[in-house]
Amino acid sequence: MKLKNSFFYTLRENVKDEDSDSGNLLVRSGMIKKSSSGIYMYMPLGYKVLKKIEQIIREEMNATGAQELLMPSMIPEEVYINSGRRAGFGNSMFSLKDRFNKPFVLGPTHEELFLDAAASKIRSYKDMPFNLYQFQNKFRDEPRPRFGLIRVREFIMKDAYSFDTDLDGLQISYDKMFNAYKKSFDRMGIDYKIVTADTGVMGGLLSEEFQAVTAIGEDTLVLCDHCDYSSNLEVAQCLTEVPSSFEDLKVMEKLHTPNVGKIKDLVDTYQIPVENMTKSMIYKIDDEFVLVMVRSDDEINEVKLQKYFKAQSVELAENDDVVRLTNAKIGFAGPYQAKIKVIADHKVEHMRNYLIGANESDYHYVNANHGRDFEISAYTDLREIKEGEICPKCQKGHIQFSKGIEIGNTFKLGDKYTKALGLNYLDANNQLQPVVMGSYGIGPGRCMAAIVEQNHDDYGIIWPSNIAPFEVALVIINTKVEEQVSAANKVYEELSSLGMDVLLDDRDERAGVKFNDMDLIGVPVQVTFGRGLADGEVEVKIRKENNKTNVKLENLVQFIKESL
RNA sequence: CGGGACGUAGCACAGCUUGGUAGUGCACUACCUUGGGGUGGUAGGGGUCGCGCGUUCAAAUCGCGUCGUUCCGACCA
Repeated sequence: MKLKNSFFYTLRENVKDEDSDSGNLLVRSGMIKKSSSGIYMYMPLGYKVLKKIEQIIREEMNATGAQELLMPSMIPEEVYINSGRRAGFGNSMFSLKDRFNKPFVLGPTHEELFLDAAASKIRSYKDMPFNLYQFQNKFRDEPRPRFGLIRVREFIMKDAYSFDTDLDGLQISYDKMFNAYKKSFDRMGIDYKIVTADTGVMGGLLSEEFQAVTAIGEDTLVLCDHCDYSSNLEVAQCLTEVPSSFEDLKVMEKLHTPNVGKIKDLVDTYQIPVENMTKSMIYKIDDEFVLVMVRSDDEINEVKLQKYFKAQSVELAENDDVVRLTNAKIGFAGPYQAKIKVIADHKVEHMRNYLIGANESDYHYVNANHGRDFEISAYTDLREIKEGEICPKCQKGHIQFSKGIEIGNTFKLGDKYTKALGLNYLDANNQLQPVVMGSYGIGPGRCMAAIVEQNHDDYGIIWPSNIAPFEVALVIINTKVEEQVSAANKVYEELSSLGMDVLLDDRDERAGVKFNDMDLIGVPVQVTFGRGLADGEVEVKIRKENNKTNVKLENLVQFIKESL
């Protein structure tokens, strides 16, 4: 592409309403433009990048034998009502009505439609396995879009769905996709981790996430410094350490703690170690109120709570409800004489003589003990793991945290959807069986953002050459010098004929402007046509190494090939 | 959904307290200048001050409402 007379622009000044490096650089380099909160235009340059990312994924999908198709974005609402997911998505689904008042939604994910498509083919076990995928726009009405392309309301997703007769088949299909994902992200040059995760509204048997490691990630990755354990914080299990000996029970005493409802204040004011305190939170789990106890320095993990109760919704009780259920101000809830079910984290089971809220404003009890002073109906793993803890897998290493952007996710769905929607096949014994599904997603836009997060400097983006909008930029220093113009054009024709993606900066701009623009948009190899031409030389700059080499014109093409 | 902030030219912002001709920088146009890391200059073009209602002789400025954006939290594949 020749820049003069092309649609190309960059912004010199910073944009204010981007809260991430990648969002900022992508906007400033003219790759994307915000249209509305969490809704972006892909401008020509950005669209080129997106297409290159898509093509990598497409090639890896096709290599597994998966077949590409395209689903509609607008879907009758009843499709999601029938699968039971309409309520689960709730307000995060965009909905609209047609002229006859029939309700439609904009698809947030497409299990239902793929299942419908698969039903056209599946009659017997001989019809499987197969795998279908698409690149298509998804719509999710996020409460809070942020970080440029990372959390948006309309985005392209590559979603794939596998159909098998049984779990063994699913395992094979899943592994194929899993490997294709690894290859795709490797080819994009992304630094990523694979973690086990919550299955969320997708449900099913297993979820694994591909997380690009960046400082602005929205997910916390739990990693072991000794073994290969890796998990999303939301599902990371905690090891329970059992003390070697137990203290004798002391007599429970009431402690006047006026206006001291917070753990930190209790520590400061009464010098009680955090290890000898519990905290009690009241949760509304579906329609039931439950008192949840953890040691005071632990945090309750709501995903674990939701799983334990197999609940649809888990939320902290409203202040009014807490006051009504405890007859006390916020901050004084406890298990003693509680009127609701009490459950506790494993760690609490091994505590003795600890502090609890008194269910009475401005009072706590010290030296409380379960079994004697009150009953706890169940102990389970409810807390969030912390950095430095012992790894739950190898039980040797220590836990470290890292931040990640979820760029891909694979689910073993099993028969959750096929049972609910009745997609069956006849097996070899002429018995009706539910089809076994997997679903697999990649966000190309998030990949683009993650690559920029991981590859940029003060001057701009540093694209890997297979992702860059252009592999090579040819910069004419002074367009009034015929020698520079003709030499650059000749090289442009030659590289183009070799199938390279070449940019010719033939604008009537100052050299500094062109250099800065090429750095900003991140062209990996930049060739300068300037005064060196008198000696038959041009200057080649490798963006990521930030060095410059003088190269004879006759060696230029070879030099570029070796640099990519 | 709760709390805070902001909305003035394509972008970033000042002006608002104390109401009275709408400004600055970048970008843009023309000419001159310069020509290897965002040249320097001269002259220009571009804004219903988010929208509505109100107060007032007079509203970007004060009040109410509304829409949008954004930050923190809640929620979230």
